[in-house]
Amino acid sequence: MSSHAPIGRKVTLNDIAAGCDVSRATVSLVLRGSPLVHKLTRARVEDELRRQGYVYNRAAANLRRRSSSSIALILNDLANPFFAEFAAGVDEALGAAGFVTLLGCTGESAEREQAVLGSLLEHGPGGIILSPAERSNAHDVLAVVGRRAPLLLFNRELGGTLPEFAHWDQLMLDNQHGARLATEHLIARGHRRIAFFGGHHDSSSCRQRHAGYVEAMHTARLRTEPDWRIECAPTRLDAAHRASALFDATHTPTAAVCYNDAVALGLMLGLHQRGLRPGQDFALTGFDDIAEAALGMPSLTTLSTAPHERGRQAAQLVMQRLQQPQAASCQTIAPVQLVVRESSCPPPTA
Amino acid sequence: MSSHAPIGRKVTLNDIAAGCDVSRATVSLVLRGSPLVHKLTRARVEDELRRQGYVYNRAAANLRRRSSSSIALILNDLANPFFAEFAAGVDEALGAAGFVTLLGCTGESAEREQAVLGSLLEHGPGGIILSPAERSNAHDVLAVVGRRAPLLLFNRELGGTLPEFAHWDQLMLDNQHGARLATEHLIARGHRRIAFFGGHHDSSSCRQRHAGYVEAMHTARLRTEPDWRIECAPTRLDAAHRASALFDATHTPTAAVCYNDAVALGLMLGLHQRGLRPGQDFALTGFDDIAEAALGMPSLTTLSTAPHERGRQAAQLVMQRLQQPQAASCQTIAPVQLVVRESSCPPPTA
DNA sequence: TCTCGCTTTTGGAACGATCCAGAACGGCAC
DNA sequence: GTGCCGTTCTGGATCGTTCCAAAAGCGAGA
Repeated sequence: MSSHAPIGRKVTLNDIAAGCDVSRATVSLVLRGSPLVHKLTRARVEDELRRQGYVYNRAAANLRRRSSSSIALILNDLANPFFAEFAAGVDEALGAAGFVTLLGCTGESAEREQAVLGSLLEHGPGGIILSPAERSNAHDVLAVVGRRAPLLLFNRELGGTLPEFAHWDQLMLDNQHGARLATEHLIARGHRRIAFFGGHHDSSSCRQRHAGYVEAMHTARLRTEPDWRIECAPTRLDAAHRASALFDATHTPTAAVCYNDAVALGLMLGLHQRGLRPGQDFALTGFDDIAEAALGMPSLTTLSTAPHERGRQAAQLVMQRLQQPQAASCQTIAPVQLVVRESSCPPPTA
Repeated sequence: MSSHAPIGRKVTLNDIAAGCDVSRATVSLVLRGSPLVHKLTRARVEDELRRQGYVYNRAAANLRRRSSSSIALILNDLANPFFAEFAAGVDEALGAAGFVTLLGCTGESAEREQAVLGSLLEHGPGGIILSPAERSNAHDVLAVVGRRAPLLLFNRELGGTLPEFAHWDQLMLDNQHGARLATEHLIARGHRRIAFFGGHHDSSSCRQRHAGYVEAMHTARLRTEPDWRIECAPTRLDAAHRASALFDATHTPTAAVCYNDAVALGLMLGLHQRGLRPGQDFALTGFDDIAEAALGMPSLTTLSTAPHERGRQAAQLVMQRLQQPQAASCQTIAPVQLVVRESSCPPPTA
């Protein structure tokens, strides 16, 4: 009753050819819409394809054509909405172009990244979109990827630059500029003691955002205390735990530029638990503009990165590279935009 | 300088065989760890594999073996953290077992679902995990999938049951029981006028949750007004917009059982905008226990579904089916657990 | 009828792996 | 030397497609 019938032998080109009395080659031409086949023949073949329920075997075709119809997407953290939306954008654009997305998650582990890269490469992707794990480095990635597929680096740079590095395309966010904008905004609001909260110094994007913060502070002739640089994992949970570190400083800050939205939302919670009202007693900004940012209480001032759109862009860049393997490698820096909301209040004393 | 060198011809079994003077067949045996090859031969071959930087071509192997090493994962909405975490769980378990995840997003469109299914099938996945779009129906899915791969239905049932339906495995959440628990909890807190907020009646999971709510209300001999059933898309944004509908009712409710966490968080925002404090002036519950639920202000009482774990489970179920294609189809209902937090306060008048 | 040129069709060799039947080898007993 | 056995290795066919060179079909003009 509920047992599965045996999966019947797959229908192949030969079956179709036999079914309507033409050669395998002709059926193949029909499938690919060649103008060489006669109208009537085409119609007969197409009927037969439908009748037998034929499904194209792309793997076999790719083998013969030495082509590929898939792109590997390797992410450090799918649970982060920023990457989830990015992935949705990648898949949308790839799917529209007839490519299929091979997914791989690394969970911020460089070892898993190696394993995942190796495994996905065996499936012969035409290209790779890689958002590297925090400790990932160029040498190891090069060792496993080599010249087997073009690579697009997203969001973070890799540690340990190599000569071959120039062969990889890059799609980065304008981290330094964005953090600078956020910091300038807080300064304009009247803050003088501003912390930089969250992220690890291992990550290039974090270093860049920190640099933007420092740049803005120095330009405004404001000091930056070592106490005002608080590291934590780029997750809500860890940020909430580390919130208290802000108030261990000798000069306690009145505002914080956060590494990203996840960290900022976590910090809000941490402040809340200390009896402080974010957006009233303490100002903060995020980075990424994930969906929750607009809906938080208070809503979060942040830098919009349009992750879905970045995903589509990444897909475009990889497909472009497939068409022109010899073109010079490109380094794209996506602009970010300051979105002012409630969390970036003036300091309470002002 | 920064131009790409031509991607060299791929290293194949033949190259390795020639390189260490054995036959192609022997190299193949080495790759698969066969005990038939002599220890010394094995060592020589393995050296050569490393020396030439060989990468296994799984597509070619699968073609000959008529096997598959991939599973298709088709989701209605990756931007929802519930599904993103589910996807991470699926990928984790599949990756550990040597499978690769073929990703496809449908964006709640049944047409896209058809297209995505068709496209992914051409890559010959060994199985399919499908979280259907809202309007998806069994007939259309059967027409494109047929017997070409075993299918696991996740989270939602399909409209329009068919005789062949029994061939598909299912992994569902215990929606009715969960919603009942949430409703009973609110009743125990002292609420009498409770609404059911969000979701569409098209979705089987929504109907089940609503049924659980009705069950609890009737068991407690409480009335349910038609005004207290407010539909909206299962997203934060739409829920926020529809919040006011709660107060159009003749008897305004003091609490709401929400379709899921996204809706509940959106409703919180909507309440906030009306000057009501969720968790103080109005009680609500969610469903899913996504990461934000614990961190909200107030934190959200909800039903824990452990999406990451559900993902791993889904992967296990599909792989199990691959090993035993003939076994009876299984319908798994994953338990859910009530997590009481701040949002489910007693009614203000109590 | 024969040849030319154009359209349409075709057989067989790839692609890179696996499978299978049997070969080569060495040792050991007769 | 011969037969037998177990271990180790191998050539060729095969999976489902594409490519290519060449064949077949067909009017028209000589």
